[in-house]
Amino acid sequence: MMCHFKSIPTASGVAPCSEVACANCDFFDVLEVIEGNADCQFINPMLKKRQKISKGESLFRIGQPFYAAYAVKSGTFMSYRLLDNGEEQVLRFYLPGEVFGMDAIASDQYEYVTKALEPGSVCELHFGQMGKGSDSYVDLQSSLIRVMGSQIGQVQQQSLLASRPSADERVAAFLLDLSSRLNRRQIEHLDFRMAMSRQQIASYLGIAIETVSRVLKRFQQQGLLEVSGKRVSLLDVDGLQAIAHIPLKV
Amino acid sequence: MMCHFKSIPTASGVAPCSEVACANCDFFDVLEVIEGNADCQFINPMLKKRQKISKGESLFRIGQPFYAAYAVKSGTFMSYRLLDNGEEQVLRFYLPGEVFGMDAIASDQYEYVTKALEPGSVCELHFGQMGKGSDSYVDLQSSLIRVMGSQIGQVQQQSLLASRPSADERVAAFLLDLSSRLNRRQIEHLDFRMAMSRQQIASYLGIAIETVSRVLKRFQQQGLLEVSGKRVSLLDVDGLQAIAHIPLKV
DNA sequence: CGATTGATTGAGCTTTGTCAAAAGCGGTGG
DNA sequence: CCACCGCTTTTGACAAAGCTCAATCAATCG
Repeated sequence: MMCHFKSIPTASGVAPCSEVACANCDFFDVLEVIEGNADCQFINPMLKKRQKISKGESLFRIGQPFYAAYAVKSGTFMSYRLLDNGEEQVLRFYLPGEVFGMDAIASDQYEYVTKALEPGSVCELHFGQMGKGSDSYVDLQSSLIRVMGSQIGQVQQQSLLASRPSADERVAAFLLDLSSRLNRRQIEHLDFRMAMSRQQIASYLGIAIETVSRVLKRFQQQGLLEVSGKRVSLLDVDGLQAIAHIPLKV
Repeated sequence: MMCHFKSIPTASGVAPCSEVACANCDFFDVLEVIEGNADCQFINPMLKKRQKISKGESLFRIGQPFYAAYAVKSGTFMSYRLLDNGEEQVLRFYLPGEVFGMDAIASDQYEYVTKALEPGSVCELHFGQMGKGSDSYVDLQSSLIRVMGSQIGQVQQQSLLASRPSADERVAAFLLDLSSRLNRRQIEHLDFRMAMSRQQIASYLGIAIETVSRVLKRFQQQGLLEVSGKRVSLLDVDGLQAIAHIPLKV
């Protein structure tokens, strides 16, 4: 399962927001059912592909009735909730190939805001237009069930990060988690750009923003990684794993 | 939102592990589809109801092929993973009415051990025997999709706990979360027994076991609650909410 | 090119973790 | 029924980690 990805020249840097191939997206099985085959060209009214989203734009508001789930095609997204003091508490980050909005199926309305941290695009899976009569409806549902099962696993995996006791463990686990998720989508995963701000990382991990800075700096001094602004290069994955105590399937 | 609870004499205490009514279980919609109506008597081979589980027993092992999901009927369960040093890192607790094992659908094998913290019982929803031909198969799938959507929301909600920065916030949020989940199932939620040990709470929240003790004691001194061993009475829910910064839908 | 925002760095202080000991609790067997 | 043992929980003292505040530095954007 090594990464056989031939990267864009690293000097100039990886593209600001890499795009995931349909075959590596969590919606791929759904796509196949809809299209009846495995290529990415036919566009069904139920699946609106590659909608451009500008930075800061949100896909839906809290309380809005559920009508679609989304897969990230490119860019990074973040779900959050507003605290009384106006602070945005980060819930999750979504990378290319990952799906959000599914939790609104049960309550029939969106529970959290999800916004783009950088310019990007999404594919919208529209639930209202699913023809119950159609032959493939059962297959469609089956594939949705699998997508949702995978969702549950992903959220659980992520919730492990914040429950680690020390800041070192959290930051290391956070970086490895990002890396592992990029790798799963065949995107360069050892040298990448973190679209989220230090503030957002801090909120997500439940530590102070200054601690994020300090830990990253210390990791760099220890030769575990190189960091410059939002750009990170992981140099010693084993070393980071030893700190994180979380064996991520890279 | 003051405590309007007329308690059962606290001396003898609430029953050690309350049982949830079928109508308040996350599997209720599934049950209705299977039975074709809303009463709890008919037993379908697909749904094995009320299997007794003894303390410490686990329902499946890691890597075992997926074949069923479970709803807690009574008792408390816990999923965890083993760290290199033998420590059990707690992932989630499951209370009556809650479902686990669904995440194994995507990977076709169980990813985490789930064991009983006290004597209890579960209802097993067997996936292999779902008759694809049957008329109600589409309805069954639809209800499963809703269950899974709800699952995603629940995991997300819980992952909020551990990402809070201070121990006070985590413990307060933890207690309110338990209370809110019991309340949702129509189980006494202001005076209840926590089946998990301090060690397990500490692991779940990512803090030291001694800190759990100290915070609980301080909360008691502040009149927020009364705690005696595994038994808790929440006296000032508003006060706890102010500390937790998490508005739980009680 | 300033102005504004975000990130880093430093110093002091609070919180929390660690270690060790005491107390409580539950079960066992005399 | 009581005494004992092992385990969990609590408590205390100390050290370490992380938070807060404040200042500096960097980057972004009119």
